[in-house]
Amino acid sequence: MKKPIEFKIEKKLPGTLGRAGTITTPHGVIHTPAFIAVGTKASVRALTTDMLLGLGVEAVLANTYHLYMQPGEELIRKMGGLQKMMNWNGPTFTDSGGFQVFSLGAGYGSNVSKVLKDMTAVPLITDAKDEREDAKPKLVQIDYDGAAFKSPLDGSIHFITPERSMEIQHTIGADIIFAFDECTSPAESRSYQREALDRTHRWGKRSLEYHRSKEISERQALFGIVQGGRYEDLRKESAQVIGAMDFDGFGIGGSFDKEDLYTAVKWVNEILPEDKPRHLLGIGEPEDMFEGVENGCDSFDCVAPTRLARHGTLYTKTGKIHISNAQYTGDLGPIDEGCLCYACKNYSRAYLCHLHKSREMVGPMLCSIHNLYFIVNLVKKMRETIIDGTFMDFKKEFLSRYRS
RNA sequence: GUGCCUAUAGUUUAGUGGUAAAACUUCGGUUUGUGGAACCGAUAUCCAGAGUUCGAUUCUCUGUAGGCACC
Repeated sequence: MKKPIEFKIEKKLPGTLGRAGTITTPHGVIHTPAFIAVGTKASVRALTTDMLLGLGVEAVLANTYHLYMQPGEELIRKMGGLQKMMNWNGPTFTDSGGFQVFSLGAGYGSNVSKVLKDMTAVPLITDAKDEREDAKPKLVQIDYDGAAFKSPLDGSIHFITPERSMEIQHTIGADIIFAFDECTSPAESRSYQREALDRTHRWGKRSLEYHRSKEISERQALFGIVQGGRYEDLRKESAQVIGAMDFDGFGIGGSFDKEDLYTAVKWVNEILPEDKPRHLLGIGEPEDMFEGVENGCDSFDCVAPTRLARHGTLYTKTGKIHISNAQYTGDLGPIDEGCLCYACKNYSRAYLCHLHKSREMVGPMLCSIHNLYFIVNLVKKMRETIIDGTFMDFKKEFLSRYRS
């Protein structure tokens, strides 16, 4: 059977799980480690695909749940699928909707998202059930077969099973698609993690079987997703179970406590087959990606660079800045000294501060260009330094400045 | 010139005989497989003077400023 993607390791990072390589897809090559831009609704917010190319973005990740809800499968088919409709000719990914089982379910209306800063968060499901008075009504109900989503657009109920997620992802047509899974909060009890993990494994198997039964699996790669919360045994078991299935690659999922993120990734990547690519789902802060790369992750996606940009927070080599802060109102320097992005080469902090305050539309655009350029090129540099053997020096130097 | 109305945060407005509220602005912060160009917090104020009253931002008078109407 013809393989949809080919993964090659070019160079390993000695003494670690890290590696640099390439993923060849039907729509082009991804040089790994790579940062994949998030374009949830078939659009990287505020940016055109020409801008993405100009930044050095190699691949885009869209979302099954969002595209299914709007504009829906029929229109996507009519517009010719993801690549065609968004005019992006490079590689694409779609997330399965599994994250929305969490973000619109247990996590909905809470302050728990991808990475927790401390463990003060309460369990969202196990102990309190739906009795918390401050809880917003959930938009998701989970059962054995799948998850029922209530559309925020019109209140209609949609039942997504692993098979449905595959079907929708086949219609969307990304090069790399993900198995349907359940992301959990790290604050959830062990028994709930156990239960959710079994579900993720069952759903993974069903996703794979359904996908393999279709001819399209020769053109679209399917990645299985590892879960297990913060428990070492569950994480390892998940890596074993999912790693043994015939997926084309793997995603590492979950909502993490900051402390657990790196260890969890290491536990998992020590077990997953070395010859297949591994994507760390939803992670994208610089410190986290250094650890992810060192611990064997090949790609990342994250809303942070674009979301932060829209809200006026910008990455610089010496840490993040808030462009709307008073100190930048008359600052004629670029966002980040020495940065070669379009925004830094042509505009001042003072101008971007003005755009942000006056809510001009090019503000989010220029800020998104900068942040994405910063993150994409940071990961690109990690790749280059793995290849030329200076990764550890680069990491040390970058982080000491970034944290200063 | 006469009459009437108005005066509360930087702005636009609530409100009360026991020293005041909101929105926006301003100033900070948060944001990790995008529900949310979103959210959280902070600063800051009763036009001036006199009177009534235990107590006036509130009631009365005068002044000042603005608006409206009439001459």
